[in-house]
Amino acid sequence: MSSQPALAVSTVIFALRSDATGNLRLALPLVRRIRSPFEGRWALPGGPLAENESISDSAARTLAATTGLTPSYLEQLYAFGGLDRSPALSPDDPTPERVVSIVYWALVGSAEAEQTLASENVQWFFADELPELAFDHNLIVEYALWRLRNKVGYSRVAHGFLSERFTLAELREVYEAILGKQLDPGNFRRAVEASGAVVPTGERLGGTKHRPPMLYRYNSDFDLTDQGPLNPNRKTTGASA
Amino acid sequence: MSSQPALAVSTVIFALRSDATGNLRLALPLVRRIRSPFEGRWALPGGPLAENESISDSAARTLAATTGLTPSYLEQLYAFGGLDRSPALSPDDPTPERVVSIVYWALVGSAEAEQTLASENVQWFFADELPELAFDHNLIVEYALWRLRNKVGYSRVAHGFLSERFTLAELREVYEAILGKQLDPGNFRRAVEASGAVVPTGERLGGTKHRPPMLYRYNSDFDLTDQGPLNPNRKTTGASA
DNA sequence: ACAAAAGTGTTACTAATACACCCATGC
DNA sequence: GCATGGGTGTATTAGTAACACTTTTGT
Repeated sequence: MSSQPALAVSTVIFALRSDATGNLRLALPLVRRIRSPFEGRWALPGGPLAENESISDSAARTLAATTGLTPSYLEQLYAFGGLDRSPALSPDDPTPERVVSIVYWALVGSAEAEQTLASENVQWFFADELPELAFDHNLIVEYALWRLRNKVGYSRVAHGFLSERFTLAELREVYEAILGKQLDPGNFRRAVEASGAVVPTGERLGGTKHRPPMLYRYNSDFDLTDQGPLNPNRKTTGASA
Repeated sequence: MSSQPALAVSTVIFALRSDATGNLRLALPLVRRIRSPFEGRWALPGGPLAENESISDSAARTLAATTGLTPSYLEQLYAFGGLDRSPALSPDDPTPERVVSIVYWALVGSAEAEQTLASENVQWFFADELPELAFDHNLIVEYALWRLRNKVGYSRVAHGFLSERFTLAELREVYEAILGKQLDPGNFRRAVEASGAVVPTGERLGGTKHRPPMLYRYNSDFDLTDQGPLNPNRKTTGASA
């Protein structure tokens, strides 16, 4: 048996959190490394793949251990396996340990995420204000952000940040936070309604100082994800004729 | 050191090959398994990740070993790591060996692919006429096909099947083979030209029994791929405003 | 001249966008 | 009443698709 690289699973966990000015912004929890290499640096939560769990289970377990939350969305991002991902441990031991990381990305509800406690070794950062991370983790987060933004074809992924019932304005705010730009309320409403991804509950949300908005819920018999090669709910987009 | 799953790299290799009626169709090479489990069944080419190679190098090496060719496109597909991917080896040994497979997909030029020899244990199959494969490889191929078809946003990937200079009719044939439907020649020409992905060489292709078509080449200062989290040539698509 | 594919033009239709305006509630 | 966001209507624009037509070669 030849010596194979170690196998680890890490997760980029996204939530929306309000900043000081009350704006919703993308944020993610990071853990502080307590050993070499990169001791003291912030890094993505993760760990070795256990013997009796699937890769996605491992990602979910890491997520729960870090935040105490259950993901509302979880998808594989990429497997990183370059030879130069880890530096030598010390001048005495110039051979770095080879690690192949299978990275997932996840969404957790904003309501839940607001309540998670920061500890000395776990802390939330806004996605556009990250420090310099350990290993190639800055690159990984950047790629995860790109995937998240791309995957926001109306109403598949965004509801992962919301609770079961939500207004279209809340949904739009999620899109705006993810895409980093304003969306037209009227056009947004029509696009979402036309997609059929969302169904009106009878109820309206009261307590606002304006016309009470309708509450919607996600249409569950809609394919909510293509989380990789799972269910055959995929649709080929096709080119022009 | 806990016992970790073995790490393997497999590759779905696509080429275009003419069938009996002269039509171009998607095809891929498979290798026959010579040991349990699934002895005798066809499977994706691959093997264990070697100590001193990156994952993509391993995929390219497998590809060369199987077909003798160099890929014109190579991209990571997915990491498969479920617990139930491999059946028990025998009733005496009911514990299946756990394997995590990192799968790549690749394109090779059609001209080169036509010349590769079939041997008893390596054979090309048309993508829509696959036998029942070993492990979960049917699922994997299906997913790779879906990715290929999706990735055909005009002129990024299709030229991987062509030689350096090609006519727009040849390029269109590639699209038609990938998508499995006819495309309008006029609209196709306009779309490709507008994308800027292709530039006319001065030359025309002679020897046809009709008006000689212009030869084009791929525009090299165009981002030809987003092969995962590599170069920052990615573009966010964004939603409506 | 004819066939056959290259290459161009035009029209109809559909989706994207901008923005004006009415509606229902709290104060 | 007024302010505020919810919700609807609509005109303009841009992109897609269908298909007719002209051009250039070989035979």
